[in-house]
Amino acid sequence: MANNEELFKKIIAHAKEYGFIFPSSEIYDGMAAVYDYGQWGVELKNNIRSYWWKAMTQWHENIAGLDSAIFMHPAVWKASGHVDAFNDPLIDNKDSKKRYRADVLIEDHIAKIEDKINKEIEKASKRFGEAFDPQQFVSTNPRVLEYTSKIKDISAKYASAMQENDLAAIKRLIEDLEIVCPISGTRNWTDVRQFNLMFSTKIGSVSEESDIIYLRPETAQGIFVNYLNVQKTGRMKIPFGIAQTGKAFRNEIVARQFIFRMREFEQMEMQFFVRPGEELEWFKYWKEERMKWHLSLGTAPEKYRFHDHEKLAHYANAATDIEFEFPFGYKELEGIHSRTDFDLQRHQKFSGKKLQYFDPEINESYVPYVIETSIGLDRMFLAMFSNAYCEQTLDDGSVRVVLGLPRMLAPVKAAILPLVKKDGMPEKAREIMDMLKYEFNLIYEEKDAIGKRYRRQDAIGTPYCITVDSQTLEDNTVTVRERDTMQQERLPVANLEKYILEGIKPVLQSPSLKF
RNA sequence: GCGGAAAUAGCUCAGUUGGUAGAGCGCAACCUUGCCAAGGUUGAGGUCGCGGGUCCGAGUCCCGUUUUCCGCUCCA
Repeated sequence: MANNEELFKKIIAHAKEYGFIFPSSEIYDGMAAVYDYGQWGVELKNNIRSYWWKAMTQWHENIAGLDSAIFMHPAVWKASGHVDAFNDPLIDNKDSKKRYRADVLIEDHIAKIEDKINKEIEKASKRFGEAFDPQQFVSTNPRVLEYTSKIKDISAKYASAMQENDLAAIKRLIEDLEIVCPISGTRNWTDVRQFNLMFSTKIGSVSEESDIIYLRPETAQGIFVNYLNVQKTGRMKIPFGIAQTGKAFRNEIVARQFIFRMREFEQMEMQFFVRPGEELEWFKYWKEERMKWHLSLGTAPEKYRFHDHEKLAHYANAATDIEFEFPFGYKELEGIHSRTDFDLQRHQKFSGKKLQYFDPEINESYVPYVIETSIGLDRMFLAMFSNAYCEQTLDDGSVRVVLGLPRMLAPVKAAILPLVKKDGMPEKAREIMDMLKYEFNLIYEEKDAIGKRYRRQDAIGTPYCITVDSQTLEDNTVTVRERDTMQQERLPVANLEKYILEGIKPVLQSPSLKF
């Protein structure tokens, strides 16, 4: 683990040193959990976004794109549940100075009582043997009945307090239940306070007349509120999807691990609208489809795993994460959720507008069910970047740092290097550059020894180095040096474009991949 | 948000009992060389994270603060 921490620090240092990621507003001491993408970072990020976008919209005829605004009508967030559910009631223990989520404290307390019931059942089961009927036991045993009614009582009070947003009632409940802080063991609690994870601002320049609006905490709602616009104008038939990439904002209490959890981040989301009852099939389909996309980049399959949710959010009837092995362990990279018709039903209710789809195949109107695939662009960046970072010991014992990015994602596809800065080589190199620069992002470099220039390209992950030497001037061939193998081969200049195009294609992992 | 640690040149770091800041690498220009981080010459770059305090004098001691990392917590 200590090694991984070291590695992660090196990766972060490398990201800054080579112009991938800078702390935001660095000259003013930076801002916690906000980062800027530098000259190579923005290229890598764009390439990831573009590959995702192509895989979704260009390679699937039934998925349309969308770019909805960050600002949305405040009612959207009431309908989505974010205004209420995104509020975490927090409480501090004054002695241990630990902060807890008040609702979690209460839920844990309920869980403890449930444990007691289970223990009673276990004891009884041992005592009665095979004749034991757990259902009858639970409904007759006085001790269990007492526990059950206690849970009911707590749950009811808790639910009503949450419903009415009554923070004082939540605190009273915690005090009444004699919940103690696990650290200090005391019941010396502060008041319960609300911590809204949505950023808010005001629209309208006259503050007294202005309305509070939120910066979107997810891009999905922009898709939901537009789904009929896209369906009707695009004459889409269910099943169909809408894809969108864009910034989202969450005022996290603690944001850490470099760009893994930021306050401002970019999502790549696709909402897939299906016939009710067919959602679990499509859930399964997208689960596999999304994993194929990841594997098509050529990253080792063991770096990825599924993590199925057992505890489901209120809107979901199935959910899984695609986790990636980051330097700090397996963490969520992408979420795939079967969101049911929760969001559309809520918007239908709050807006008063019908959000139904008429399905000509079955002659029925219904509110579609939704499968969501949601991936963090910044997390994908971190996954690719950290996975690519490699300190390779060469045969002569020297070490080179090479960024083994999937070639198609590399910020720069090729460097054009005149072997020496004379004899017409720079001019020839410029000529090749002009020929290829419309197709590929290139670097021209003539300074320093050729070996040093190769290493500099390794460090930013450039897959090909094209070197112009004296032979080039004679027969119009160049040497092409590949990043990972360091092997060189000689190619006619006319073949370069085709060669590079071939080299940067995605790695197809399965013939069933529809790309 | 709480606790711990750290912050000196672009990077990695040194800096003595408190006495006005240094190295290596990198960067820029030029010379020489020419296929895997070559050599030489010259040069740019620091109010030592920021703000107070102690002191004749603070990179060094004290307090606060910001940022980063680690642990806890959080991640609908």
